[in-house]
Formats: sequence, C-alpha cells, structure tokens
Amino acid sequence: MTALHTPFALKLGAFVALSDMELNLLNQLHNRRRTFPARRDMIYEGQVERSAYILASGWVCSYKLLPGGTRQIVDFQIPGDFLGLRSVLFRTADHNIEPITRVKASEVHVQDLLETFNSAPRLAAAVLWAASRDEAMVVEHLVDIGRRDAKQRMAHFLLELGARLKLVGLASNDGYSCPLTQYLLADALGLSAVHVNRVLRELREDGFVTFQLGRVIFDDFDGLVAFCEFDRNYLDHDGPLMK
Amino acid sequence: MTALHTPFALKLGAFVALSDMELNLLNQLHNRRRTFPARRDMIYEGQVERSAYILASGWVCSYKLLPGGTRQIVDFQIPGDFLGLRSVLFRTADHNIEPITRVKASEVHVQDLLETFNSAPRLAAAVLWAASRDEAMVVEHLVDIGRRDAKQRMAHFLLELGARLKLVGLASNDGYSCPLTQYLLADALGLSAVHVNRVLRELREDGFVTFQLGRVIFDDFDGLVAFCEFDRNYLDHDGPLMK
DNA sequence: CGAGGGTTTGACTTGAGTCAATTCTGGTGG
DNA sequence: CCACCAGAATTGACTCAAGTCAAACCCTCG
Repeated sequence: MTALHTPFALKLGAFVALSDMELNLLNQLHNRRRTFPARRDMIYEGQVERSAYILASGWVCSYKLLPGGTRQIVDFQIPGDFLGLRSVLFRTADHNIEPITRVKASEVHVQDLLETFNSAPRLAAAVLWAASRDEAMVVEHLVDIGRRDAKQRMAHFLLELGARLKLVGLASNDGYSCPLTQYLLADALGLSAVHVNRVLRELREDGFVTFQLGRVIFDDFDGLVAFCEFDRNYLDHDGPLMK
Repeated sequence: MTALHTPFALKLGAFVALSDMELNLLNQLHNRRRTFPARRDMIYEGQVERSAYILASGWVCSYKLLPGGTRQIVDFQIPGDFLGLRSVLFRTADHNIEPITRVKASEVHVQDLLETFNSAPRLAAAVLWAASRDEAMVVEHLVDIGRRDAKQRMAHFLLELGARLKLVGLASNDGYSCPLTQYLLADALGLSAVHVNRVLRELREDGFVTFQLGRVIFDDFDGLVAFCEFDRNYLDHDGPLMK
C-alpha cells in the first residue's frame, strides 16, 4: 500500500479502501496547482466562469452576503474538501468563496473528473459520498443555529470541525490549530463577535475548551461532547466503509 | 406535446424540455404507489431499510430531533419533490421524515432510477439539477435563520415556499393553500410558536401577507419581496434551461 | 355538546446584540 | 532591537428581540 499523498486521498480513503491505481488517478487530478492569497474571493456570487477546486492546504469559507452588509458563512472548507462543485452545475455561482489563509488548490475540470470516474467508478461513489457528507454537515449547521443556544452551538461547532480535521490528519482529541478569528466564528454561527468572545470565555472557564492564539485545545473532550450533546456517530468512521 | 401528468414531471420540465419518450419514462417511475397517513413518520433517524419516494400529493417535512425534545425542521417537501434520496446513500437515514397531511408517494428503487437514467441521460441531469436546487434551498434556509430577524425570516420563507409551489402549479403570486400550523412554522424557522403568531400578525397588519385558515394570501407581493429582500432570480425560471 | 388541536394575547424574563473603551499581539520599518 | 500600528480579543453597561408562562378563545369533528 502506497502512502496517502494528499488530504483529498486521505479523506476518500476513509470511505473507500483505495487501490494503488486509484491513488494514482487521484494524484493526477492535482496537476493544475494554483495558489490564492488570503482574503481575496476565489469565487463570487454571480460569477460565470466556473471551475471547481480541491483544497490542498489552507482554509476557505463559503458565504452568502445579505443586502444589509452582514453575511452568513455557510461552511468552512479544509484541506481535502471540494470547492465549487455545485457552481459547476448552475450557470452561475450562488455564493462567494473566500480564502481565510493563503491557499493551495488544484483546479479540476469537469472533463477530467468524469474521465477519472470512468476509469474508477468506485471513486465516483466516494466523491458522491463525500459530497453527501458535506450536505449533512450543512444540515447539522442549520440545526445548530436554529435550535441550540450560543454556548452549545459553539461547543458543537468546534467538535464538528475537529472531527472533520481528524479525517485528514489535522486534529486529534487533544485539539487542533485553527486560523479562524472571532469575527469569522460570529458570521458562521449567527452571533455577534462580542458574544462569541463571551461564550468562548465561558467554555474556557468551565474547563471544556480553550481557543486562543490560533489553537483549539480540548481541556475536557468527553465533558464537551456531553455538554452539547454531540453525536459521535455521524462523523466517526473506524475505517473504510467499502472494502 | 402531451400533458404533463405528475408534479414531478412538471418540476423537471422547468429544467429540461421533456420529450414524450422522457415523459413516459417518468410516468413509469410512478407505478409503485403508496399512501401514508398524516403524523406518522415515514422514515426515521437510524432506520436501516432504505427507499426513496417521489411525492405525488400532500406535504411532508424532514427534521432532526434534539435530545432536549425540541426539533429543527430542515425542509418541507411538496408534490414533485424527492424524499430520502440521501438516505439511500448512507447506510441509515440521518433524519426523520413526517407527513404533515395524508400523503401519496411513489416508491422508487435505486435500480429503476438508474435504468431510467440509462435510457434518458438528460433525466439524470434534470434530477441532479433538482437535487442541487434543493440543497441551495437548505443553504438559503440557513441564511434565513442565521442572519434575518423573525419578521423578514417569515416573509422570506413564505415567498420561497410560494416560488417552489409555483413550479408545480400549486401557487400564484396571489397566494397558495398551505397546511402548515404555526407550530410547524416555529420548528422550521427556529422561533417559538408564540412569536410566530406575533410575527404573522404584524405582517398582516402591515398589509403584506395574510396567513389564515390554511391559506397564504399575498396582499402586497412586491412590497413583501422588497421588505425581506427576496432574490427573485434564484428560483424564477422563465422556461426550460436546456432545450 | 364536549374535547382537543390550533390560534391569540398579555405580562414578564432573558439571551444575545450594540456601543464604546481598553488591552493584547504580531508584524513592520527605522 | 525597539517604537508603532492595525487587527484581533476583551470587558462593561445598557437595550431589545424573542422566549416563557399562562390564560382565553375558536374552530372542527366525532
């Protein structure tokens, strides 16, 4: 078994046991490497020229802008995630995508993707699976915002992010490094930045999590899971589901 | 051109101009008709036996239950919508689906669906398109809850629902009939039932919409659209996008 | 005619937002 | 190496949107 090179392969590998041939195919998708500076939108609402990307390193967020000037961050993308898969289907992008850090990503043409799927149908299943999982994530985010109070919401969010990062080897149950500012958290969780700060302090004082200096540290992982009633099942995978 | 028989065909017809052959194929999907009584879950979280349905008549909602006993309704499904497409992919359903009214639906086996796609690839594109649109809807719902106050949220929601119903011929700019109770609205919009009532009263007193006795009546459609900054584009289709 | 959802309304409470000032941090250039 | 700056993080005081509790009311259906 060869090494799993990219976060993308790592992630798909959590769903499907990948053969060397499949790993090679995945690597070939990464030939069109591009770099994006932080803060400047990669894809913006209404943009016509469509392309999809696979995130190799760095973090981005996808958000919708409201007329009032506020915005709602729909999701964060981390290494291994697909970007703009949906904007390829629609004629124009329906939301903006902004790099939070400097980002490296591989541009993927629909053509190449389809060809890859042709050669290795199991990869299609894996990608579809990953996409469904992302959608499930948005749903969970919706529940978060709709029915949890700020403190549980934050706790749940930090755990979920941790679970995703663990899939690509960027987190453990101890914690992970996280470039998100409190403003970004606020826009994602539907809170004000001030309140985000207060909530983070409370969680810290409760001895659950510490989020400071770009690192999330789980001081009491199990306690935190219990506090926000985090469902361990839906993100935990013990290994490939398809052999 | 034959009549468009089912809401499902009507909806897909908004995306792709359907040939007689394709219409026939769609109709054949509807041979396994089933009826469900109101209030009893059709699909529940954790259920293993998977099947997908196409809604022929009636309304259902998909929701997630929280440990505290509250719930968040993620989306409502109306005639022509797919049910449980995702639960076919995952081993178990990740949310519950409950009929709001008595419901008629056609059971669809993955097998049949794939065969249909094989015979008419354009239908695959249309279904994928519809699925993407549904996902975009969830995103919009997320924005609604995260960043709009209760009044705009309600206004936006009622307009969106109207737009969807219009696609299958069940609404006009005057209004539509709607079996949702204020409790259901509350669970969908992340509000309390009491506040839903207050907000509906305000919208009525402002002369925007009247929601009473199971009917939504747009007293001032344009005013309402302006009030909640509804984006007409993303749901309005003048006709098939693929000829 | 009674029962049970569903709808309305009022009085009170509270979680989260706003405004505004202060401190911390990391980066930059002299 | 240090002074300075901008962007982040903190904190306190005050406000307000939305929740909670509780009591009517009102259809509709058996």
